[in-house]
Amino acid sequence: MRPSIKQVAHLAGVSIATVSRLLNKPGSVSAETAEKIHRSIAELGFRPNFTGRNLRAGNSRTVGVVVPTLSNTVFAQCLQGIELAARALDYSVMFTTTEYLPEEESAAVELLLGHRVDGVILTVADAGSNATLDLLERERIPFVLTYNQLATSGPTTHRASVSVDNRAAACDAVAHLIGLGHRRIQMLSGRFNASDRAMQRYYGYLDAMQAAGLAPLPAIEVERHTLTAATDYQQMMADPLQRPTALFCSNDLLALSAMRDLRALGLQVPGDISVMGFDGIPVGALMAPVLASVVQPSERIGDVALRTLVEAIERAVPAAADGPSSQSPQSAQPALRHILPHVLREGGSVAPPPAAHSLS
Amino acid sequence: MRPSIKQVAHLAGVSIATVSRLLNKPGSVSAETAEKIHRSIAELGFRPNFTGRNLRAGNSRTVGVVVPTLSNTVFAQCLQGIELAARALDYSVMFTTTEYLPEEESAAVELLLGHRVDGVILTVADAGSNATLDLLERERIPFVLTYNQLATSGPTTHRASVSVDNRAAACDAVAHLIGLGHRRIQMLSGRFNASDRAMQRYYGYLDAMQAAGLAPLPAIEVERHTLTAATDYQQMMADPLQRPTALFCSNDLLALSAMRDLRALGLQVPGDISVMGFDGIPVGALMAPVLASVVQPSERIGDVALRTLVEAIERAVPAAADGPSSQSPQSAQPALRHILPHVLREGGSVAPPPAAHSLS
DNA sequence: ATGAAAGCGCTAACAT
DNA sequence: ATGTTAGCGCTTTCAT
Repeated sequence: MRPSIKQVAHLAGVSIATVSRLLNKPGSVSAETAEKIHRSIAELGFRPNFTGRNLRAGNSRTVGVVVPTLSNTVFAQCLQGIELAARALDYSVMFTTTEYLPEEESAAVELLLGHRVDGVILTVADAGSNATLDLLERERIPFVLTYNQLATSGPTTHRASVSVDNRAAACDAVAHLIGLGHRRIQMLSGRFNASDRAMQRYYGYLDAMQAAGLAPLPAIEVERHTLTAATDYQQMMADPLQRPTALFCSNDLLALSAMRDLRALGLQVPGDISVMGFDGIPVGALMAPVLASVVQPSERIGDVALRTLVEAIERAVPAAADGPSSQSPQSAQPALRHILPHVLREGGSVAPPPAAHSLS
Repeated sequence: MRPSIKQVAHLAGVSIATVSRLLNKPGSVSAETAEKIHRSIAELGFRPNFTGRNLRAGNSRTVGVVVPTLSNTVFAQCLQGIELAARALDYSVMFTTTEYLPEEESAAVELLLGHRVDGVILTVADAGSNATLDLLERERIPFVLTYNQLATSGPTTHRASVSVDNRAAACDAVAHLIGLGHRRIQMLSGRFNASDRAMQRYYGYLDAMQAAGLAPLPAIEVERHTLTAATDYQQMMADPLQRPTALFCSNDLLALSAMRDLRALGLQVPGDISVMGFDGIPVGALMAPVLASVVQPSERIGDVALRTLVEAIERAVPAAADGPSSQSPQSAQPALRHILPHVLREGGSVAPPPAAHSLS
C-alpha cells in the first residue's frame, strides 16, 4: 500500500491530526513541526488520498459529464471547455458517452452517482420528459444541461441549461437563405427522437418560411452520416423540378455529408444548390467553399455549464465560515436558462439560387 | 446523507455484512433474506457508494486519461474508443487535458493519482525522456501511451504504447508523392518539442527522400493553426521557383490550414501544389477535394490502449480465486509495443506536379 | 447462512 | 499548537 497520512505522522513524530491540519490550513501548525512533516512527506513520497477525504467529506470535487458521442466535434469542444473550467476551479471530470441511446442515459448517470460526483453536466435526447433528469432532481444532485434548451415555461423552469436559442438561430439561417432569393428550401435533420435540438431547429425553419409566406416542407430525417439510405432524399435530388434550391441541415456533419452526396450526383454547391449547416465546427471554415453555418460557441457552452454547475454545488453545501449574519440561507437562484449568442457564418456553400429558379 | 448499507441493513433487519454479501456474491445469502434486502434497497433508493468500496478495496475501477487537447478530432476519437472499451469492461474514465504543455503533464497525473485511478492512458509531448512517465513507473501505476511510439530498444522497452508506425507511415506517404513525380517536397510540421510523433514523421520523410535520391528540405515548424505567422513559409510559397510541388503535413488540421492559406495566395490544390496530411480525420474524406492522408485508427488506438491497460492492472492485482495450481504468478509480459496498421488514403488534394515541374 | 468487529485514509470536534 | 478519538461506507476475516 502507498504511504498514508499515518506513516507520515509516525516518521515526523507527530499525530495524524497535525499532518491533516498542515495539509488543510497550514497556518495552524508551528513552523518547525511543518518543516519536519514536509520532510517526511517528501521522503515517503506521500500523496493525499482523495478517496479517504471524499468519504469523510461527503463530496468528491468531481463532476460527471454525459454526452452522446465524441465523434461529433461539437461535443468534444464542449467537453474541452468543461475540462478547462473544471481544472481552473479545482474540480475533476469523469465522463461517459451514450451513443445517442436514451436508455444509456440512465445507466451513465447511475454509474456517476455511484462514484458520488458532486454534480452532472449532460446532453440528453429529449430534455422535455426525461426520467434521468427526474432521478437527478429527486436525488437532489445538481445538474446542468448542455445543448438541450429548456422551455421558457412549464414544470421544469427551475432546471439549468446552456445552449443557443436553437429556434431563433435556425430561423436566422433560413431567413438568410430566403433573403438570397431561395423559395424552395428543404430541411435535412438528424432523428428528432435522438435530438430535441433538431426539432427546435425545425420549428425555426417553419418560422422563417411562414414569415416569408413560403410553403414549408416536411423535414427529412436521416440517420447520422448516411444520407444515401434516405430514399425520399435521393428521389427529391434526382428530379431537377422537385429539387430544392437550398438545403438547411440540422448539423454540420450532416451538411458535409449532404454536399459529398450532391457532388456524387453531379450537382454543384452552391451553383445548383446551396447548403447551410448548423454548429459551426471549426473545419467548416477551412474548406472551400466555406460551409455556411450557425456557429454555436461550444467551448463556451462547456465553460458556462461547468461554472453554473459548480455554483449550484457550492450553494447546496453552503461554505462553512459564512458568519452568523449571512444574508439569506436560501439565496435567490441565479439565472438558470443560459442562452448564449449564436453567429451566422456566411460561406461559399450558400449563394443565390440558379437563374432558372429565381425567375419563377 | 444518502442511504447507506447501514440503513438498508436496519430496515431489512439484518446485519450490514449480509447486505454487503448480497451485493457482492448473491449466492451466499438465503432466498428469503435476499428478498427482504432487495425490498429495503428499492424502498430506500439505495445505491452502493464506490468511495467506501474503493477505500476498502484499494482500487477504484477507474482509469485516468491525459491528452493534449480535444480540439483535435484525433484525440477525441481516441478518448471515444477508450470510453467505449472502459464501459464494456466496467471501468470508469477520468480525464484531463494538457494543452500540449509538458509541464501540465505531471500536474494532470498527480491529480489522477490523488484520485487513486488504477492506471493511466496518456499522450505526452516526448515519451523518450519524460519525468511523468518515470514517476508513474516509480509508483508502479500501470500506464499505456497512445500515439507516442516507444523506441524498439533502449531503457524503456518494457513500457506499453499503442500507435501506428509513424516513421514508416510518413515514409509511405512521401513515397506516394514521389511516385507521382514530385521532386521538391516540403514538410510542414507541428512543433517537434510538443510532439515526438512529428519528429518521427519527419524521419519518415527523410527516409523516403533519401531512398529516392532526392534532396530533403528542413521541416518548417509552425504553431498549430497559424501558418500565416511562419514567414519562411510565406516566402517560400510566394516564389514560384522556390515553391515546392507538394506539401507533406504532420497532421490533418495543419494540412487543412495550409490549403486555406494556399488558396488565399491564389494557388490551386492540387493544380499548383499537392497537399498530403497525416491522421485521416473523418471530415477529410467529406471535402472536395478529398484530403489525401495517412489514416490512423484513432478509435481503435483508444480501444487497444484501454484493454492493454486493464490487462496490466488486473495482472498486478492477481484475481482472487485463481486456484493453487495457477500457472505462473509472474506470467510472461504480453506484447507491449502495439503498432496498429495505417492506411494511405488517396485523395484529390494530391496529383502529379504541374507540367513545368515534372519536366525539370 | 449470518453477525460482530476491524480497518481502509482522512477530517473535525473535543480535549489538553 | 498538538493529540485523541469517532466515524464517513464498505468488505472481510473470524465466530457462531
